Amino acid sequence: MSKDRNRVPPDARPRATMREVARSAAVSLGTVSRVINNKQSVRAEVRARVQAAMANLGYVPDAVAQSMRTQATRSVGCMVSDVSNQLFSRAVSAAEGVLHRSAYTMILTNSQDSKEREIEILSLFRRRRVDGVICSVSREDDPEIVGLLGGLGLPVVLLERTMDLGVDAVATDHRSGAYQAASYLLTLGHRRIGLITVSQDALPGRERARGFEKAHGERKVPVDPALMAFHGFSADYGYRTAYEFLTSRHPPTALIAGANQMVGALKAVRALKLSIPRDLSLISFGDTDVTELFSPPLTCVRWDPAATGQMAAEVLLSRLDGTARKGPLRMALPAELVLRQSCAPSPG
Amino acid sequence: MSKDRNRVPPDARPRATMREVARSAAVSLGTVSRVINNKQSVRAEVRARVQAAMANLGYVPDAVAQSMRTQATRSVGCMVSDVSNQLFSRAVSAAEGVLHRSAYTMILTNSQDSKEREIEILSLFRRRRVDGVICSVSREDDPEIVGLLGGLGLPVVLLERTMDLGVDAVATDHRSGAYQAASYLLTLGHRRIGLITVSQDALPGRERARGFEKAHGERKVPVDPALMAFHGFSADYGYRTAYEFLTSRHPPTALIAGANQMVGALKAVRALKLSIPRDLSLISFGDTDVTELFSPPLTCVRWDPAATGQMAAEVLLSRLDGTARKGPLRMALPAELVLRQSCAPSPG
DNA sequence: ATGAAAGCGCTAACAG
DNA sequence: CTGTTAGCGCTTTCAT
Repeated sequence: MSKDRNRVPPDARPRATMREVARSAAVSLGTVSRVINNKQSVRAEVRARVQAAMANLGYVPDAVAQSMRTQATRSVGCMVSDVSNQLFSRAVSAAEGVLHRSAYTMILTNSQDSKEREIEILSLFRRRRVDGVICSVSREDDPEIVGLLGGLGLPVVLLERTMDLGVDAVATDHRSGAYQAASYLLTLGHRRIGLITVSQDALPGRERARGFEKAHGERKVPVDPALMAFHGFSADYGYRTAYEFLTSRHPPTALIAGANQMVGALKAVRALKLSIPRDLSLISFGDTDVTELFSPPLTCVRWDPAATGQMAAEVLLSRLDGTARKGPLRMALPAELVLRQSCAPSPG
Repeated sequence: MSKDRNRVPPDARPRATMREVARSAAVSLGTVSRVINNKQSVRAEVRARVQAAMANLGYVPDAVAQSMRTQATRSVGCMVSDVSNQLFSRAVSAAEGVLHRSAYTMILTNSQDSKEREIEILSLFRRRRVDGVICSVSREDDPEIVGLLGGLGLPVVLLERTMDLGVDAVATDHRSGAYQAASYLLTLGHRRIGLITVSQDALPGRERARGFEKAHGERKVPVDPALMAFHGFSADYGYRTAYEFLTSRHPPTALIAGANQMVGALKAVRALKLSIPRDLSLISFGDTDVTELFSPPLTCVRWDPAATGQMAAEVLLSRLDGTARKGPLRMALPAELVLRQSCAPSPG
């Protein structure tokens, strides 16, 4: 009893139902439903009476009951590894905005890139009967995850991922970004360029490696695998890796790193008292406050995370309302190289 | 017809219901329900049979129907001004983690600090029958918002906000943070300190102003209202305000600014070619990559946004399961001053 | 320990 | 144009 006090204020009357509205307005259930859903013909006078009754009773439609009846929840499941990542929070925020405008609700989950959690979350989406899913899985080739996504039997839009599943995907053109960055450094004469980026199990890491290799290939500059690091997302990983690179026997003269990892790399640079760009040229994947405010300001590959989220939501909505074109969509958003002051010709 | 192809894969059988499980296991609906909910006594043999049938049919409980029946949705509405704000994304992420562990789902919404959207979102939460709400409203004293929150008739936890509504609140001790920052600068001999922070309509802005004033009061140093700016959250506002302060007739010798606004302030500092800390001492509210990596590293007031989110979720859960103590909880999390190299004795 | 039956609040035929 | 009715899939008495 007393426990309930804190859960429901004492003055909380049970919410009004359609039935009460109908009685109060002296009409039938069906008519109330028609008014709620702006359906067909209801005489203006009756409509007004019903609306008055609703206002009077403080009636609010029960979305649960509506979903129960219509089999649609107007909710979208969103799964990312962690919203506290700038990259994701901007995409998620933009996606939420788009969905909200179309009266869809977003269920947000963090997978922490754990397969176990991903499986659990996908099953959660299923239990909750979400109408669609926007997600960024940790590994694109995991058969269990692929199976679960496909088994959902509803529209799925991948964010910065792709899969051979006939599913829509929205991603940045990281290959082009990496290609531009590497080409620029090669043009400056650099021959040993370090690359610190994310796992090869997902599109951004793979595409960046491809673009990086392509730029080297075109100039017939060999890529040293020892200078490519793909095994961590964190600033801490960036620190350790950059430190190792820079203290190795054949250190790179330039470094390309993800914005997150760059934070760590910059600490390594500071710890080693290197001067940028004299001792080392630097390019960041992703433009952040840090890249802009560091001394010197960092040259970077810039793209728009919010645009990916917005696009993902729009693609999903187009599936949901059936206006999408037939096959799976694969959208690539551009990345550009922003020249600042962290790169110089190779000393060699 | 063909439109449906993209919505539901052709092989998507309608999902199995309890009824089919019951038939397949040759038991009644009630028994299946008992198995699903781990209820009371069901003979082990029967339980196994039912579980086998569920697995066999790929049965997944329908959360919508469960909510319909139990009147609980196990979902929590979360409203912040914008998740793409670091501050909020960390809190939201932590809150989601806690809720998820207790099998609650988070519905995420961005209000953009627009009253109109806030009203709409609160009514959305009501329609969706969320079991509880975590939110950070734009104005704590808006009677309409207060009324709506109270009228929800369910547990609400305010994030970095307070209200006279008998509602729980979790916030950082910004007053202490600002007090420490201002005291430190005053001790260094500064007599004109600029303060750039957020609106006085919400707790963080108000508390920071109080702490700032208290530090001055204790030392009988007058506060110049012209050096207090409360009207923007953005980096851009930080830039404009800092620029004005620093080019005014009586410029401050020190500046305290929110992390967001500090990004702009640093650009102003750069544009004016000021040397830190020689020409100006700087303290940031909030520790970010920028504060740490700027040259020189910035002294800052540090707190833990994730802890606020986690705490808010825990408080909400304790309400939801009735274990919370009677009155409204008001939790204050600590803020500490982190000394780095952006402050020096006042030249005066 | 299990079964039968009554709805939760709503929408969508179908009648009239 | 409006009323009646049959469930959506589940939980929960109440019997047995």
